Amino acid sequence: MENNHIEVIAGMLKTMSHPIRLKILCLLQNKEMTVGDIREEVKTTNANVSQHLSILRNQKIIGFRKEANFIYNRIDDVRVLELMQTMGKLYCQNAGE
Amino acid sequence: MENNHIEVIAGMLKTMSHPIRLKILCLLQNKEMTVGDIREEVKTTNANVSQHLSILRNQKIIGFRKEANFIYNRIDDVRVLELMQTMGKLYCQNAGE
DNA sequence: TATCTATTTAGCTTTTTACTTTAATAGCCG
DNA sequence: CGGCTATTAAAGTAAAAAGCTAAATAGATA
Repeated sequence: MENNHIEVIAGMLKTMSHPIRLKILCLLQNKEMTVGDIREEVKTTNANVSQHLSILRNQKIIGFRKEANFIYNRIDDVRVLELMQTMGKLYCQNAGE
Repeated sequence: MENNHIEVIAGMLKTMSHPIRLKILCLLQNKEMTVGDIREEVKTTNANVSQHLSILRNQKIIGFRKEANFIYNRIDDVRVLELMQTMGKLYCQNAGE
């Protein structure tokens, strides 16, 4: 792992390392969701969700699709998707804990 | 992924998401190293390396072994080790980028 | 014991981050 | 058009983290 890789990966990890953002990524693993949908699950304000979504968007982790006056968010970065799966396996399905 | 998992994983990601700490974890993937060894590679001060090592230790990601007046650090958390490998594969060896 | 090296601790300053509130934008539908 | 909804943007405050410096500890060796 070279130095510029380190920087890139550290940036991505930092973006993912906030509980709300991580939960959003979890929710988006299987489906698209609007800000309102996400707010329901995460139990915070629309503004807060929107802020976190735009941080995820800046990192190119998620993308969106507009329809009427809803915006449907989805995970765009396949590597992040794979990483989420690995973490799920390591932290949620194994014996220890 | 349930909520307490989210918190645990987010904490771990946050710990890993600092460039110096990520680099330290990289270096420790294959071998043990002392603070001095690490300082050479990371190009900072001993105090700074030591600070980051203790953050990694608090998260139980790394452990150490004392010998004479050197402390040899190593990765203790197997899950983190596996995560590092996955990230290496996704971000360093594949085509896109 | 005195001194060197490796390591840790503590205090301090600066920067970053999170969250809230409030206001603005933009598309739908009566 | 006018009001409704969903969403975003901006600004402010409070809390956390980063990195530096200097000092303290602890073991090894002369």
